[in-house]
Amino acid sequence: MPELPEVETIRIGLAKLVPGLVFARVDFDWPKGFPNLARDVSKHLIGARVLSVKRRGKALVLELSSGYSLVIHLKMTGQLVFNGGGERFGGGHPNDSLIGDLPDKSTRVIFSFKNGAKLFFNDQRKFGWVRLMPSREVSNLEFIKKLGPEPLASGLTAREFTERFHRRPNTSIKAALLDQTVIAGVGNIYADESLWGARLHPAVLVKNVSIYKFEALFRELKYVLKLSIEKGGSSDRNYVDAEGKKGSYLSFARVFRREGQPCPRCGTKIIKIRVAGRGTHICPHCQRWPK
DNA sequence: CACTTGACCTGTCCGC
DNA sequence: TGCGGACAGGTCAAGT
Repeated sequence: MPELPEVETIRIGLAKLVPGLVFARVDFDWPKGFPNLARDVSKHLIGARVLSVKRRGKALVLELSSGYSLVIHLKMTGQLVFNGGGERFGGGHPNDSLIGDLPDKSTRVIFSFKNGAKLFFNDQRKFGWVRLMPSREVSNLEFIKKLGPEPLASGLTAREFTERFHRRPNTSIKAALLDQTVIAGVGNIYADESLWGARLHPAVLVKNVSIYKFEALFRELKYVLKLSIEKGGSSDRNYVDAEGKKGSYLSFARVFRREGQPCPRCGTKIIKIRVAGRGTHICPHCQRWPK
């Protein structure tokens, strides 16, 4: 689901809405996704104030005044939707929102604040999770420690970007792009979009990708991620932002979910293949197998 | 070790 | 209309 631009869009929305709010209660019905929530809620969550909302890769971190943090991963179908109190979602335009009244049958956790506002964690497929843990231990989480650099970090150079990929020389460039320990935050949509931008076939092995292609890939990846954040992310079916609104990146997508349509560069019909176990969209003319 | 595949879940869509 | 199978934005554990 949500990849870097979608999680970042949610983070920006929540950062405007929740800092300063105090937790009053938490309701959840699916212990498997929230292993330690029940045990620690009364001591470290109730009565705590939200200090900040941060993102690392595809994970969100809400830092609390209790010294604890909520770490949240939305996986494929997770949503975090805020309701300031009483009003319907969608800003008066029902078609802007995929969400009707909450809670609904995909609601897994309801965070209620002292002022009456609520934050709903919805997740149709139940892959997502929420953890409550001491803030200073967040950076020691195994998956956080292993995460690659943020692709949009100002200090990241094309050279460092390229070197990260060479940790996986014998895998396909697409599998490496999707590997969160190589570069953080890239998922299926922006992998396909950036590979098209760089005219790279997704199944080419990392060791056979030239330094010039890596430079192009780095540039194109940053371009699609920034553009998507500007557009509020991509909404296929489930994704909505903190206010329940869809993002519009997919109407700008060049190949993703566009099989059968003409390549915007050369007009060749876009095809869908399978690479790294994932549905993969390419222009067979622009993204030819290298000789 | 490096890499790929299946499993985790629910819902939807497509072909018969 | 019903039913089976494939597939969906992610990530692990298990398999080769």
